[in-house]
Amino acid sequence: MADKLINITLPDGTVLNKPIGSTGYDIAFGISESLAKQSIAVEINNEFKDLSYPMEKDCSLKILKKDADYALELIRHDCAHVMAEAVQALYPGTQVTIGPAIENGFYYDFARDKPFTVDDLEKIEKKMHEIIDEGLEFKREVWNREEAIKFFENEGELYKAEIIKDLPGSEEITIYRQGKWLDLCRGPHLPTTKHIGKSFKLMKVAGAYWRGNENNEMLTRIYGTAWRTDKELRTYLNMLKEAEKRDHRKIGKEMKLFTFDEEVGAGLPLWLPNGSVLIEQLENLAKETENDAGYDRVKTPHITKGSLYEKSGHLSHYKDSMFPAMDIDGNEYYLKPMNCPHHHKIYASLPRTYKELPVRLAEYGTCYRYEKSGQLFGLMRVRSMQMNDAHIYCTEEQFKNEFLSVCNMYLYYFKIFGIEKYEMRLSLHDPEKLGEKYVDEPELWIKTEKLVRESLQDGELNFVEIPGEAAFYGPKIDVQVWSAIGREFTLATNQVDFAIPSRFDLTYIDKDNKNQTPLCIHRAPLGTHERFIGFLIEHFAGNFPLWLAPVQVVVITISDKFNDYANNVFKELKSNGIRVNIDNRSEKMGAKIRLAEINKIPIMAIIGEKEVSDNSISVRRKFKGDQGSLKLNDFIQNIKKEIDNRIL
RNA sequence: GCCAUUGUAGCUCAGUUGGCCAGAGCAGCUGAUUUGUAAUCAGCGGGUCGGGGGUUCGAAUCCCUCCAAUGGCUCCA
Repeated sequence: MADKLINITLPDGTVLNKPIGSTGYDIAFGISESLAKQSIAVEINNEFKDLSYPMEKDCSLKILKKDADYALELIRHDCAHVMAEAVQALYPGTQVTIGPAIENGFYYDFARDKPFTVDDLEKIEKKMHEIIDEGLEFKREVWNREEAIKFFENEGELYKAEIIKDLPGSEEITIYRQGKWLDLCRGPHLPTTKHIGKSFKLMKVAGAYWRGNENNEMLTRIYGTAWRTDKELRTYLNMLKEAEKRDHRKIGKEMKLFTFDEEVGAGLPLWLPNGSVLIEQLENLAKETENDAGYDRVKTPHITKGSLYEKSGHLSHYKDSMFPAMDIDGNEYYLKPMNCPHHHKIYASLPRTYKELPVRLAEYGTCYRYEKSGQLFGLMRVRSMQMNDAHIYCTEEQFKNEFLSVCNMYLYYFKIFGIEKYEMRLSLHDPEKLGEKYVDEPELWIKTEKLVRESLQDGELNFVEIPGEAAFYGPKIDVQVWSAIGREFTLATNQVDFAIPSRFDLTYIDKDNKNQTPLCIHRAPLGTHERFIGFLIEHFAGNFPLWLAPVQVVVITISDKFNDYANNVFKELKSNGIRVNIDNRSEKMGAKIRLAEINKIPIMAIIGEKEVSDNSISVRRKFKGDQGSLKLNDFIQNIKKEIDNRIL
């Protein structure tokens, strides 16, 4: 009896007429034996499947080899399975939960009374090698739902049983076997464990909540990285090493930018003189830019009565992130987590008319937020922060223009700092969480979200929309950036606050002498000093452009015979506002140059006999080396120009 | 906050199964040297081993607790 035939279309358009139930492997083998050997999986009708998946009807077929992008995902996912088998072999009684492929690797979450430690990793890795060497075939099976649940419950795999129970009824329950071990899994997988190769490494252990919910039990997670070849693995590990060198905490220490002190408290950075230079330069930039854009500067206090935060909604929506209240003369006072309420009070302190709108109030205010201890992270997550903050009060007609101007201000800054990789995210509210996570104003949400979207579209800015990420008081644009070592951060933020008008009775008098309510835009293009500087350190690897460099020039003497002239040069530079040091130690020039290079000082002004005789200096640039000599005056003019123009 | 790891001189790190007054390099100080584009030589000083408590004849080393940092989870500028 002849089998029924189906049509299988290959990527080049060839149509093969093959028996029903043919697999990718069969087709590959039909083409060539070596192709069959190299094949690892298939794409059937644009869906990834096992190489052994039987085709039941007409379809398109693409055979994947190890060089396919998807191969990495398979290697990583299979690695996770093998690791789970290894763990259960070595530590009986451990339950498996989930174990996906992730960027650069994979993880698997286990439930075990005693969490794993890094010491366990070596053993597990060794066992994994054994399993891979066995070349076990990954076999897919479709199971009956109820039986599957019963099976896993009997095995004591309660998490797996729970996963199946929560899968939608339409979903097929599939399990994959590798030798005697099996796991609930959607697949697909490589043909055998041998296909995984040995280019993987277990990296670290971590705690992780079951289903990512902090009310659930803590599981123990093992992370690994996996690649096609040892070379790829080495490259990746090397990249991690390089990243460590750029870490802002390391460079911050080396360059004496900031420090933390146990006795001061966690998350409370102390800015050293060098770091304070950075702050000052950023503030100058912001003040200049905001001045040109029509902002007024204001100053507000660090502590405030609780009643103000009740009015603003902070106590009902943001209290967990605030430091606890202090009792002062029977009143509750709080450290301010944001500047908004104060700015609103400044707006409300005077009668406003349509003629003076938009009112733009800017402040580099220090705010304090209670971040849980486990989430503090260098300068990137701190408890005291200085925000490049401002609030813009405008009419509805002015809104789009104002909103767009703020976005363009980000882009202006990004250009100055050479930030090329960023993403604008429009964060929207989640209608189901009105009244709890978000202020309960359904129409206002929809209206302002529309306004924001349209202004971005009008400005032809690229953005993505993210539901459920809005601030409690309104939609926002967050700008994500990636530091040079791949860390992702929300840097700039631009938010609409529509809860304000009703809560704070903010008004203005319109043309018809009627009271109107302004819209409020809350923006922080440079985020906080702490995060922004942390980002900049990694972005520049500490090699700041001249205008930002804590020390811009170091005067280096070749011998102390030239100290008098060098001192004059030093004074001259200093009186021109250049941040300059002098190295007149009784050391060899090479040693002084080396020190300057290590300290990442952009310019060295070297002085010897020749320079003294013709009133010049020999210029050396960090990295670039000897730049020849210049008359002192020309040197100063050149530097000043570079600084004033904030040349990168 | 939760899980794991870590905390020795200003910095980077050694310190074997608990056992002589705790070590090195760099930095610092002093002296010699007077130097032309990434390290001149010599001498010297510097540590309540994160804090507190305990076990022990004896603790940097073992236990408890607190503090801080790191990697994650959760959360976020």
